[in-house]
Amino acid sequence: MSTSLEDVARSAGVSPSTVSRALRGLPGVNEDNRRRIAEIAASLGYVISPAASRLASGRMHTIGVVVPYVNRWFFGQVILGVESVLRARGFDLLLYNIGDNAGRERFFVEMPLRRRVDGVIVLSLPLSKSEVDRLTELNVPVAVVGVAATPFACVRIDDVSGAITAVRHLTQLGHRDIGLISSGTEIPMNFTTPVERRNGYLTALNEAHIDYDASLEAIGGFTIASGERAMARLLRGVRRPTAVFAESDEMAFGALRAIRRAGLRVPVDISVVGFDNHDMADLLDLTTIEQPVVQQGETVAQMLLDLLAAGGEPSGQLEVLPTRLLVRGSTAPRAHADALPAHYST
Amino acid sequence: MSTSLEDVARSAGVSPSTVSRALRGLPGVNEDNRRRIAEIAASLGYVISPAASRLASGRMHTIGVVVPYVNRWFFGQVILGVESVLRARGFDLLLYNIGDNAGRERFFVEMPLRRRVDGVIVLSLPLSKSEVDRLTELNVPVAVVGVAATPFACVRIDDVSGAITAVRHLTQLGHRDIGLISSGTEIPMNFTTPVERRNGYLTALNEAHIDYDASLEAIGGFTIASGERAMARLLRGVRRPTAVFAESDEMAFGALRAIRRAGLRVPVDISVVGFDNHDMADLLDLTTIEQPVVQQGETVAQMLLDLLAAGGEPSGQLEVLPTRLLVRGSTAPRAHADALPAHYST
DNA sequence: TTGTAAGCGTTATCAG
DNA sequence: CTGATAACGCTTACAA
Repeated sequence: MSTSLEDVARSAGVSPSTVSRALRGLPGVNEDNRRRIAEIAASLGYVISPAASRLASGRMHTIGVVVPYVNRWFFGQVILGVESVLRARGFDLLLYNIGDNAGRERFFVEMPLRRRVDGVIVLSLPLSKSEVDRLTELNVPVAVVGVAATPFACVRIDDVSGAITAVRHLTQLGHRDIGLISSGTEIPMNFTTPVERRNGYLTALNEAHIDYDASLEAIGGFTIASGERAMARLLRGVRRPTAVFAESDEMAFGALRAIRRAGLRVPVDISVVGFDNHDMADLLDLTTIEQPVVQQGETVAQMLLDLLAAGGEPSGQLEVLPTRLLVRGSTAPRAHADALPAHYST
Repeated sequence: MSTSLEDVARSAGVSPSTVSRALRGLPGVNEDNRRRIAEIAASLGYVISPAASRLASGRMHTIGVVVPYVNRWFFGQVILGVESVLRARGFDLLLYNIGDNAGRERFFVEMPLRRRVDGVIVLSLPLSKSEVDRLTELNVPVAVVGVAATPFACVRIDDVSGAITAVRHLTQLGHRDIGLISSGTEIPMNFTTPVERRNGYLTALNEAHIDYDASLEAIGGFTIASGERAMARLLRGVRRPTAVFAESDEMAFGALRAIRRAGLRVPVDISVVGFDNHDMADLLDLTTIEQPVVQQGETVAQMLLDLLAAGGEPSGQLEVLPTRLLVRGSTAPRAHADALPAHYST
């Protein structure tokens, strides 16, 4: 088999405990000895056995990362941030993809993280009371991204103010018929993001003394396709908006297409604002609210590790990261009606 | 602390080994006993200690997944596939994001997977000889996605024939000035994907008796921005292509934008074909070569697990998944010159 | 079919 | 500063 602590100890003429201390950088080891031991360990190609170390110490040096969909842009970005911090601090990253509701239920029933992680990071999963309980039962610190109202440490953005900024941008351009592509029942309850972005929309309307008109709201589901359908619905409505705020860039992308398919032009006929600053937003020239996604991953990992170092007190710590308006070509001052376009292609 | 095997054994009035066997479904356990033990274990809330199990058995029940960039579309998809298979079979997924060359070097020097995984999956990392050696030294089965010429099990697509199909589509539409947005030096050597897609381009040209013209090739780096720059270069060139094949959808997206910015229209003035069928390809109405990405993840995980079950013989097994042409709105028959567009917007 | 006992390779406590 | 020694909680011959 491979070389063990004991092999190194024998080779160095010291006891295993000294080697253990030396290699882990614990205090109380003669510096010369430490160097020598390190050298011998290296020359012997010694690698610690994580399993043994974990069993003996009770620390797993592993963080579980629970995500709804690894394959969506937002989560990929966050994971990138999380991974870099974890790796730098020598922690392993155990990935759990939840997927649909069935997968989610299975996850919370089986709780596969039990006894294998020192901490958990949950991404954008609106947690029910019982899910919070299940996580709490793990008896390890938990930190979440983008989920409010849990007892856990949390990093997020201010969705309300982001949405206000987005819609205010439209009102300042003179728009008064402002559609909303929101995300309703398709998304599980307790996910505050859509609620807050919608509240921001309402607040900004109110600010500009514009009455809310339910016929200007269409519900999507945070996907391109649903955004397209929602926009199509708005275009068929009695009152056609001159501007639209989509609660996510992906829905905005769909909206852009629906608008184009209807033979209308952006921003001449309709202005569109998204939210997120998705990788593709720049390409599609979409005005949007930028949020720091990778950084949210870094921050949440940092918070969790700090919590761990501090002994893992429950801590409902909250860190709110800034957003900012990115004006691109999809928004323009409100045009005075008329002048319909002739041709519009990709 | 938490309840252990021994607690369960005591409670059931049997020995720890019987409990172990019963819970793991090993043969040679009285079925009544097994049921009873399972019940007691459940009622006691017993959860196995992975650390102890791993230490004792030497099996980690964990697969390391090494990826260049978790946050890119392709990798997110593959990971999704890998995760589902691993999870279903009860394996843990340890994620390693490599990132740039510095990260890559660090990874192969430190080899953080040593002693903690039963197998490794490597995604689209062109492996140098010494990197192959490092992985081999791990003494666990390795399987790769999209990397040819390694001793490892491999799942991939036929990039050559995919590219031939793409370019043939253009020649059949009557195009003869066909640009290539390839990916050259920015990508590390030994990554066969770009080479093979380029070969497919050359083959299809040859088939149609079209001479290769270096001035019609522009080099990008698999990103949107690089694709845009490459296309801009082609448009400035002496011989303007009437069609372009981009080696990836992301570069094609950039190309679409460059074309639009130049005041030209797709497909009227220039046809564009991509490769991958990226999530956004549909939105952008891009004709492309579809490849089964999630399925490559599922397949590679399956292969690795099978290998593991079979005892982990080296196996240079190869599985090639099919691609297919998806014709959308970005390609059209070659127009007879003239007729330049006036206005073109988002 | 079941039990006994020897590891697995560390960490941690306690003396020295 | 260093060394015994007892856990840690399971797996796995081997015996019964």
